[in-house]
Amino acid sequence: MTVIFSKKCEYGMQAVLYLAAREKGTLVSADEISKVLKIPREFVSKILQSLRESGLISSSKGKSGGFSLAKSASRIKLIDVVAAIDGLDMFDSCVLGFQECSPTHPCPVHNTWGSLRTQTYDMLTSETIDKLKEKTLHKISSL
Amino acid sequence: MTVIFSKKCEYGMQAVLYLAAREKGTLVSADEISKVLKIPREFVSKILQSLRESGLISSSKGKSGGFSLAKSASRIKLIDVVAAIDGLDMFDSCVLGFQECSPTHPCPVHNTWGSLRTQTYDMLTSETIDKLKEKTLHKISSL
DNA sequence: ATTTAATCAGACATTTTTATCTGATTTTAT
DNA sequence: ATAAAATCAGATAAAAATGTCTGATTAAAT
Repeated sequence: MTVIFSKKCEYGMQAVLYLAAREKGTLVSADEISKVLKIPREFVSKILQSLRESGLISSSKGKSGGFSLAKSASRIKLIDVVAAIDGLDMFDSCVLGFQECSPTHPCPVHNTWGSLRTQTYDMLTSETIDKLKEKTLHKISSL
Repeated sequence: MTVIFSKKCEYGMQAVLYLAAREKGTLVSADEISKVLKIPREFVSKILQSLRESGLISSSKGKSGGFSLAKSASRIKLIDVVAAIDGLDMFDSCVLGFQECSPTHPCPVHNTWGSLRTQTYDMLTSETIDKLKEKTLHKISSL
């Protein structure tokens, strides 16, 4: 199967966007996120825990507890989620899997892929979560 | 882990490029491919078998048998290998993992990713294996 | 003919990813 | 105080990807 990001990472990005789409300061439960985004409850729960450990989101325990962004949505980017979950290795590796792929020993698509990789990186860094979330609201409102 | 193509697919592309780099008509053993490309022997053997079933390469059994391209390198593209091994799903799926991601219900990076996906597709279709192999020769000669 | 070196087929094993379970702890609301 | 609803931690399970093994078959070389 061909994939860009792991399921964990996809779900993590969706969850962070969802948290941003909710009022600032509001606590959102793993259960709600699970239902809205259709992610297995215990699985998204684990992902949220790891994002908390990474410092991207924060949580409070107990009844009416839940999760919220750890900082302003204007200071979080998708790349932060990718870095926290999948890591940034893909932005430094050969698309054909050659181990020594470098400017002096490039693979046949080295330059093309280099450009695409950079553009992908830009996609994840150019806009912050608060801008991106606007474009996600229609998905969320259709609960 | 973040990945574009599966290991199978990466190895498959490398193997096809290697076959193209060898003289036309020459039979290359799985053992040689394994050693040169540093891919586990039995694993690459399976990949070669599946590429044969897909019709991209052909094989002959018995002593001094081996593999060769099933047709001219000028008629094979990397996308053919991807299609045979990983399939083309990635060129029709949401990078954030949203199930219903469409022009009418786009994810926040829908258009950007759409463009990148197209460019990636182009990278795999614009040149044939015989052109690409030239750029791989330096890797192979350093055995 | 026999040996040798290769593919082939299918089962098996390991590792990683994805997902679930169990129970403990925390906090709010009654 | 007690019940309810949430996170948390760690073990477990299931599925998919990656890798290995065994033996059969084939065909060239001796």
